[in-house]
Amino acid sequence: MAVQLLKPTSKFHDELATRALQLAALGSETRLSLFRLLVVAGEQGMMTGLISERLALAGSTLNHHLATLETAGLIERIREGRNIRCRVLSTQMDHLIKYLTRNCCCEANCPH
Amino acid sequence: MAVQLLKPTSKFHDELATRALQLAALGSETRLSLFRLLVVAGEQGMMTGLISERLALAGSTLNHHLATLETAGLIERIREGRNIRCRVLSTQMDHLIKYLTRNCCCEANCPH
DNA sequence: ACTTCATTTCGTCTATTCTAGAAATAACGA
DNA sequence: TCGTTATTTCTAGAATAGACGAAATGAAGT
Repeated sequence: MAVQLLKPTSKFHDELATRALQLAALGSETRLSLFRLLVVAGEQGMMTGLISERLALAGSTLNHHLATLETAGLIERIREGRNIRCRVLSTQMDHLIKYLTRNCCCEANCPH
Repeated sequence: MAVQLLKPTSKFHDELATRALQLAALGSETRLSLFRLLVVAGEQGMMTGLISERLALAGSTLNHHLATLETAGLIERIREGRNIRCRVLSTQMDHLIKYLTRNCCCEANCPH
């Protein structure tokens, strides 16, 4: 599902749709906190159990938000035994920032 | 309303809430297209009538989306006679990009 | 004041999102 | 296999968002 959004079968890849999806994924206080938590966790990421504790969210609720971020291509989830490790896909975030800089930012007075 | 979000009366300004609101505002294909249209229009902005034509949206629908972007502090609307001129607030967009770069981006392998 | 034009507000409908309990699935150890 | 733990799916109710026609408001010309 997430893969199809990033590598669609259609002739023209609608980048705008992808970026809107990613921005929407980050556009919630809960998910933005969650994402930042994962950014701080860095390369080794974080187990969903721990995230659930930290953010005081029900497992099913957290799972829903993780799925949203994963569908947007911003994180990955890897099973390790009984646990799931969550990690940011920094490349995608980097692309998103580049997109905003190139397409949504002013010309003259910004330093990008 | 928008002003209160950017300059709140509370002691601590919750930047996360502001940024989530801005990301959500950009997190819709319609509004992202709209915003980019205004970015391209640059300093002189665009009249809502023209935007309405370009995006083929009903006036009331467009107004709703413009209000969302305005509340998020990303654009401003200035009345000029019977028309309204819309313009991006590039400083806010710049702050948003900076926020993402500082707080949501990786450490090592990204060039920010 | 009346008309016209542009935008905004209101009301309504539909669709999506958020939340979380309950049930199902997956992995591991005894 | 059985029990335990971790995560995901199912389900459903409440809240929010998106769309737009109709009515209301604001501005300008006659």
